[in-house]
Amino acid sequence: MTTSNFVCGLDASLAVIGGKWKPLILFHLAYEARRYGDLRRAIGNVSDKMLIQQLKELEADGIVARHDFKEIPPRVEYSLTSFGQTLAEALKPLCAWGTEHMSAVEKLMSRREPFGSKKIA
Amino acid sequence: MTTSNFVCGLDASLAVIGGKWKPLILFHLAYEARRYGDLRRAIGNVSDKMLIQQLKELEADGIVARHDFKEIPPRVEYSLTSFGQTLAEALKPLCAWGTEHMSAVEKLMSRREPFGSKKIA
DNA sequence: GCTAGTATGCACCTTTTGGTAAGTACCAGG
DNA sequence: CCTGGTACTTACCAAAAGGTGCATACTAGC
Repeated sequence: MTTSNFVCGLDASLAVIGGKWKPLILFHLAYEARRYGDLRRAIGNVSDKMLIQQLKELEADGIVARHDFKEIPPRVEYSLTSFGQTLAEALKPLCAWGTEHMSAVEKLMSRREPFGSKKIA
Repeated sequence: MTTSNFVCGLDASLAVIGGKWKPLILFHLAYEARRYGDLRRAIGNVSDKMLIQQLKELEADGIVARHDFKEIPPRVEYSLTSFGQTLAEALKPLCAWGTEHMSAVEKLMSRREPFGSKKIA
């Protein structure tokens, strides 16, 4: 039903950065502009479809800017917009929190789904 | 299998608050402890299954504490743990960002799915 | 003996999301 | 001419997340 009404700002923020690869994209673009292939290699195990999709959403949301050099072979650079930079700033404490408690969170996540433990026995 | 290894703290944080209702739960528990039914009414359009599920995950993650009064009829209170409070602190700037840009984000989200709000015709 | 209200569990189903594999247009090098 | 590298698209699929509704144990009220 997508009641596009957020009760707290958290919902709005998470709607923007909620994709699987978006935090990583933000993370890598925070330093500098990057070419598409460069970004993909930096992230590592992401497929083209996913990366493009997430980049397009972030672009549509005004977080990242796409600069197409119109060259052959294709050359496209992605960077944070100023709006995206305000988001990156707001994300810093959360990123710090995650870094600080990363090992604890990793343990929790691995316990959440060890292996098929909900099978009919 | 998703290697539970986070490259940046953002991933870890989002793994914890990534549920659909978790931001809301955090939001409501940030002020004070609340009984289950109280919380459900505060959130509004959440189902029992979802709320319980999210609460259990947050509890397993050490973010919220569950206090069962062992009474009949049942009475259970949920509150933030001190760990949960550190998370809430880290979330503040992001929440502020979301609040600040809420109307913009709402527009973006509604454009993402042109169906808007489904009404029973 | 009903129903209501408490907090929660369980089975089933739908929607959303993420992932895989292929194909596009273009040019350089072998 | 075939391969590789660029950036990107598309069709199809699997898995996860979310949602609905009924069931539980217990008491109070009608």
